[in-house]
Amino acid sequence: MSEFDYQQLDDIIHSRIRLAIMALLVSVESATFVYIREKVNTSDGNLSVHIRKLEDVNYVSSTKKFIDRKPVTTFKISVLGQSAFEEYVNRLSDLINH
Amino acid sequence: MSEFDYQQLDDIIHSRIRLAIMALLVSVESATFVYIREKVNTSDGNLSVHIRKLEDVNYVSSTKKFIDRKPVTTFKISVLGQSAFEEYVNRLSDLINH
DNA sequence: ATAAAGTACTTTATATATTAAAGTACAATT
DNA sequence: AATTGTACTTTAATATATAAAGTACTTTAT
Repeated sequence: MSEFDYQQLDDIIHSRIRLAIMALLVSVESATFVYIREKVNTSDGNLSVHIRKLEDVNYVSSTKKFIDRKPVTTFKISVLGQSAFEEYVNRLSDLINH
Repeated sequence: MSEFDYQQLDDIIHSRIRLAIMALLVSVESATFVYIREKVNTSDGNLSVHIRKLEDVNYVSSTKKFIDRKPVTTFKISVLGQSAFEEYVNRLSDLINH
């Protein structure tokens, strides 16, 4: 197994936007859709599509409720997501520092 | 400018395969097509397409010659490529370690 | 009360990128 | 001379990312 094998990097995480979402989510208890959208500086559509992918593989979970009569979706990284992120960072580090 | 802004990451470099190519090339004086193909564990077609993109933006240069009557293409990271890579790594580090 | 503007998303369409397959131009081997 | 192999490049298929449009409201202004 070569030290420069790009396939070692989890390609669900390795997308600029999803990487930013994951980096944000590992650093907080939970975050709302709007908060994430602002922090990663993207559009509603992009965030919706990409965070869905993270949910599909169970790296992230969501809960929906109403606050002040308005819909609020809150996201949280899962245990699986945390370890996938750690593994990703380790592989990235291997690649860059060879 | 938010600390989780994914657009800070150079998207020419941020592709698993191109990142691996760049990481390899910053660590050597130069490398042949075949050597890179083996180290990053990819197909000829993939390597050809992706390294061309790195050449197109002048992150990498190539020289072609014949060795033992066979074509050999050698690649080398440019000064621009080196600084783009460093900048990429710094932004990545900002994102991950926030 | 109604219309216009705003919020919090989701869905769909379009553009772009990645990967796989096929092709070119040889050299070496059988 | 035909087959196999090497070193790529090009084209085509597939997947991904982004932008645009849509839904279901709520709030504010008229």
